[in-house]
Amino acid sequence: MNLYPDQLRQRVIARLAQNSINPTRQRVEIGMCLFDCDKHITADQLLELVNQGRHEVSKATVYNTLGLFASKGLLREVVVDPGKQIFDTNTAPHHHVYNTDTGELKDIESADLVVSGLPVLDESIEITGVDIVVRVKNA
Amino acid sequence: MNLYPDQLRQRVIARLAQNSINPTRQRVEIGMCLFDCDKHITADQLLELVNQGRHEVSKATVYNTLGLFASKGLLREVVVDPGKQIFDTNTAPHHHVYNTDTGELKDIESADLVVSGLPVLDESIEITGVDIVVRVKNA
DNA sequence: GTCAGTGCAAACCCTTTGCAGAAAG
DNA sequence: CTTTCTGCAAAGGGTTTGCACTGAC
Repeated sequence: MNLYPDQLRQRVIARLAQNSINPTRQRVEIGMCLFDCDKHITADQLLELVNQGRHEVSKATVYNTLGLFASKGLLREVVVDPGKQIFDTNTAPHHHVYNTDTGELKDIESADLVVSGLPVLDESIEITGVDIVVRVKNA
Repeated sequence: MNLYPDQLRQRVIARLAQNSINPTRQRVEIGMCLFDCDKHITADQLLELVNQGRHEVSKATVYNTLGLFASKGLLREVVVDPGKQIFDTNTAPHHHVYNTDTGELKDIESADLVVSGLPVLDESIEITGVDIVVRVKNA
C-alpha cells in the first residue's frame, strides 16, 4: 500500500466502520498491522508486531480482536496446525500449501484447483467452506 | 471385530511388532481400545476409554502413544480444529466432513473426490498428503 | 553395573473467560 | 445514573518435556 501512517489509519478506521466495528485505539493499531504485513499471521506474531517493544495492546486483546475480525469476515482462519491459530488477510476463496518442516504457508488460487464429487448432504446441513491443504516437506 | 479379549490382545501385540513398537502394557491397552472403537478419537476420549474408572494409563502416556502410533502409520492425525488433536484409525487416503456446530466428523471416500490443478512444486519439496475438509453447519 | 527405552508428574504454552473500568445514552 | 461495550489479568485446558524408573545386557 505504501501509505503515510495517517492515511493508513484512516483507511483502517473506514474499513472497521464498514463492518460495524467500533474503532477503538487497540483495534485500529491491530488493523494497521494487519493491512501492512504478511498474509498469514498468528496471534503471537501479531502481538509482537503491534507492540514493537513498547506495550500497546495485551495478548488477550489481540486474540479477541482477531476473533472479532474473523467473525466479521475481515480475516479468515486457516486450520493447518493443531494448537496454533493462523489468520489470513486474504479472504477470497483459496487454498494452501503447508510445509510441515518449515511452517511455511503459501496460497493456491482457488480457480487453479478443482474439486469434483462433493458428497450430497442432508437438507438440514449447509456447507460453510471447503478447505484444501496440500502438506509438503523438504525432500 | 468381535474378538474375545485375549484374541484382540494378541492381534494388537502382533500389529505393534509389525511396526517395531515394543508392546508394553500401556501400549497394548491403548491399542486394544483403538482397534475396538470409533474411528475418530481425541486423547481425552481415549484416556477415558482406556481407564474406564480405574487408573491404567496416564494422560501423558496416552498423548505420547498416540503420537508414536501416528508416526508409525498406525493412525493418522486429522486437523480440523485448532487446539484439538483428532486421530483417525482409518489410515487409507480419504477426506472429511466436519460439522462445526456439533463437532461431528465424517469420512468421504478418497475415490469419490477428485482434485485437479495441484500446483507444480520445486524438486526440493515433496507432497506428504492432500487434506480436504468440507466444513458444514446446521442450516 | 551400565545403558537404552518408557511412563508420567509437572511444566508449558496457547486461548478463553470474568470482571473492572470506560464510553455511551 | 444505568446500560452496554471493551481490554486485560488471571484462569483454563490441551500438549510436551524432563527425569525417575524399569528392563535388557
